[in-house]
Amino acid sequence: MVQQKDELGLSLSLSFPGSSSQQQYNNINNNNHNQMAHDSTPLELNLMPSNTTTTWTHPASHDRKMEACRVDRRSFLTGIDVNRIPATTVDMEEENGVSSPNSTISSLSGNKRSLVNERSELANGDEILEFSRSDDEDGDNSRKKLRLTKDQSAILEESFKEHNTLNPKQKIALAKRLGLRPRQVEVWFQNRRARTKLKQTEVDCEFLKRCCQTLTEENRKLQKEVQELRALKSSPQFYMQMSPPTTLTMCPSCERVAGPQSATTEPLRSLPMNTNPHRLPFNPWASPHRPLDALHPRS
DNA sequence: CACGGCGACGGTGTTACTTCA
DNA sequence: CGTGAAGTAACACCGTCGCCG
Repeated sequence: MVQQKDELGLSLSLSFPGSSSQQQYNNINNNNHNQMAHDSTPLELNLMPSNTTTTWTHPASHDRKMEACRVDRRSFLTGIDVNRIPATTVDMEEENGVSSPNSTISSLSGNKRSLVNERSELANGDEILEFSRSDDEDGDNSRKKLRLTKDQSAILEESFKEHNTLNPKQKIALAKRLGLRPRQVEVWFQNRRARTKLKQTEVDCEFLKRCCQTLTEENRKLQKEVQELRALKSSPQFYMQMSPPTTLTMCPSCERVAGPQSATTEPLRSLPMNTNPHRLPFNPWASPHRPLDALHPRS
């Protein structure tokens, strides 16, 4: 469901051994409570197509079934302090198993869409209930800054570790436990996901930088080696006296490079060339199993 | 005063469902 | 009655605002 902008369908994946490359924020929405890549398990990038993500059983259908019921109940929602949890309304939501950012209940200062809905729907009740940003907020500042307590943050973190998205019931239960509005819990989770992702991106970036450096260094060494070998080859007396040859060879079976500097291949030197399978110069086109043959069937 | 952290919001995309011609 | 288009609701993510330590 979540089609975010990882968007070309792929994101890079660089996993260290032992890490689960599938366990990332691209599949955070699974209802089986996949745990997000935490800060303690860095350097994971996902290669999974991002559009394959699924959310927990989409509550939308269930929500909508409850919608009619909820609309009627909205006539009760007057005079609610935005920064104080309306216990009765939470109970109502809990009863329905419903919460949404756009509902009147969970988003008193919600977005435009919800505001439009609220205005139109609330007018259907016994009394006209109009919410607007200036109406439902008690005055001075449009954005009251509420600092969560340490306990609240700890509980939220704990919950986030368990599952980084919440279904409506979980959200309401958590909100009730924390004494917050469901919308606040929801926003906290949204922000937490965003920050986790940002942090992960930074870690990934750092890792890629290091990879790049390593590869550059490796490349430099190989270039140097090639230069040396070329120089050696162009020098006739060295070339003729070479025994064994100093060119790199690769065993076609194990694909290990046998080079003169390689400690792992050092014992091979003592073997006569014709009896040492590792001395065979690797020629993929001479292989009896040329993989590309299958692509070019002979007529 | 500047700055970073973070709660909150608006915009937008996607999906599922409903309504209607 | 079946079907496709349009409308609606819910949710997620992203970028940003702005309060506060």
